[in-house]
Amino acid sequence: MDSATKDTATRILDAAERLFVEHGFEATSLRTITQQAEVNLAAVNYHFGSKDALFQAVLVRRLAPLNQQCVAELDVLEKSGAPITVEGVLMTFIRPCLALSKDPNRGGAMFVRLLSRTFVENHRLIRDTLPQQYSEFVNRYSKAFSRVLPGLKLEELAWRLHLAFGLMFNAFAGNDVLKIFVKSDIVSARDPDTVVRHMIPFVIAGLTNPATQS
Amino acid sequence: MDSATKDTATRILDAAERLFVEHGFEATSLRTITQQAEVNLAAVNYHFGSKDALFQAVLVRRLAPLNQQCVAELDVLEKSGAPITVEGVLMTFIRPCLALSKDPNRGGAMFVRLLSRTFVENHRLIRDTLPQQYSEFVNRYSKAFSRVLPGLKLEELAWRLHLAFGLMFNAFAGNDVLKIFVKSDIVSARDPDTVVRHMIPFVIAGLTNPATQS
DNA sequence: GTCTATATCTCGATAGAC
DNA sequence: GTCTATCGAGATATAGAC
Repeated sequence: MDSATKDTATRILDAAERLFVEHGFEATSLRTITQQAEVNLAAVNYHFGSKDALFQAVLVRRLAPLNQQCVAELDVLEKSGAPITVEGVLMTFIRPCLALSKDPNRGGAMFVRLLSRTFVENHRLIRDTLPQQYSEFVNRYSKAFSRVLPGLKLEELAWRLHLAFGLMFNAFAGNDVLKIFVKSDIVSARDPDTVVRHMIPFVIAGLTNPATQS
Repeated sequence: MDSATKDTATRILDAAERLFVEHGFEATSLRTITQQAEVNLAAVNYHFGSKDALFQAVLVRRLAPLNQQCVAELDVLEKSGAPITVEGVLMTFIRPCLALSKDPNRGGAMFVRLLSRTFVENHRLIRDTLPQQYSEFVNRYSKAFSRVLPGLKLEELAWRLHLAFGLMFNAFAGNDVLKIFVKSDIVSARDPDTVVRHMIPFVIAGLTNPATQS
């Protein structure tokens, strides 16, 4: 669908998604959003009610289907009868993220970065409202990983998942700024396939690492 | 030194450090900073010139000594004659961060989280001005890690450092929000010793992982 | 150096015509 | 549903007395 033919609400969502990812929620004004969306300033409050509500709408538009896909992939994996591995469970999360990253009209790619950024920014909308809506996601992955990482104490498992998901969200965010720690031209942190290719073995190594600290 | 006896500029820096870490740069107003610092609103512009300049001052106050400590630790390690390991190099970075995290008047702990948050937020002041000032840091760690990870191609090494430093900054940031992926009460992501204890084996496993993707 | 007072601007949100 | 016009709040920054 061409940009000009999308309805007003969608145009606002697309522009907001892009701008929130680039500059963050607080630094993005409704005026900038409506200019880029080529709609009237008042349209935001007409369609969404407030800036906070717009942000929530931007998130749930893609988060709900993403959540469903992850759970569906877990269902397939667990009912397949095939042996389940750490990589297998990991890929049920990475594959939907990757599919979104490769969305041909680029909206999905924006969203993966926005989701990552929103998590690291610890925004109140993520902190207060979204967790309870996705308890199924949390429960399913907690169980799935405890099954493929059976040797770990509960606390140790929790820490490894904390670090692993933090790493993956951070990697998907693709911040160029981390390049200052490496030779700047080598790492192209924005190509999702490349990110995932390097991310997977790193995360698996961390998750399956036999060493446990005293 | 008691808080009340600190001079105005220091009180402003302390309050700004604390508030930037909690709410981010954009969402923190000079009014809030000066109220918490118990100084006059105009004092910020008198002492620092602008909000951007204040932010830069907050960063360089601690970043310059931190940078020096890391380089000094690398010097000691490399001149000791003892065998150099991945963990050894890693600890030259982690130890100064940890020392700062345990700053008794809590300013340092704030700063480590602020630094982490600023990196993941990809703020323009980090992106544009700071990298060139700390090229020594980058060069030294690039060389040190390539020495202890000799089997890796340059690109592979760059990716692993990208992921490793991203992970460490993210872990030091201690965002509660990642706890939604684990049982919420188990992980106390704010205690720096606990963070580091779980972080180190995870990072080492990722860095030294023999698997390389095609 | 520290204060009051204020200039100037931009923000989110809304009223009301069409 | 879409527009213009604007409100009131809050932002950064500064002028000028002390």
